[in-house]
Amino acid sequence: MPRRTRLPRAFYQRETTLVARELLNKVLAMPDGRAGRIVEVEAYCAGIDPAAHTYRGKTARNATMFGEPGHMYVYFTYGMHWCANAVAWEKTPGAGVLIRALEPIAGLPAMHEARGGVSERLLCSGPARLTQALGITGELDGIDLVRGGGPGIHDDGTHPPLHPVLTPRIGIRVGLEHLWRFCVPGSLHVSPARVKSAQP
DNA sequence: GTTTCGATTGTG
DNA sequence: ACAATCGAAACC
Repeated sequence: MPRRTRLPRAFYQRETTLVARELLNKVLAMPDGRAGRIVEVEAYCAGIDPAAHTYRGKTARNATMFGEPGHMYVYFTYGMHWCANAVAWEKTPGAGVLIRALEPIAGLPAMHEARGGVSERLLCSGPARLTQALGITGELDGIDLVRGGGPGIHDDGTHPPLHPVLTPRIGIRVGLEHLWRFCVPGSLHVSPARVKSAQP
């Protein structure tokens, strides 16, 4: 079993897009053993980024993003889905990294049970799919990913890709000029692209 | 107080 | 292409 090092707080106290890139190929692990390798992320930055939940300032919902780097911001959307972020900012609070897809690596039976009869390719390939597979809900909003004993992000010795795939972020209508979505090249577990509907 | 809409997903 | 589904954000 490879040695796994939980990422230190200082890791998250850096410029958000750098943290995003370096989270690729790290391992998101739950205390019950469910774990996956991070293969797709998006950076949401403070102040300048109209797509970020924090763009208009602190609210009850997004308060975690203004808190300690290295904590987990979990939000509810579309009336049914949870999505998970790692809070990551250096100077300006209110920024973080949305975890968009994992390659499942441990606890697959529990993941399949949580997700129903889906293929392994779709098990954790999407921001709400992976939270469902790992059992992440709003109860975990604000938890410390650095402290041991709970969910955490680990380094198992697999380096981030030297040349990650850069694209605009998914599912937003503003801030498309930024290439702040980062993927592991060639990963089969990146969230599947949706066919863009033709213009009338 | 009321309306709009979303950092999505599954199905048709 | 579209419905599901509900709370936060946006707008009066």
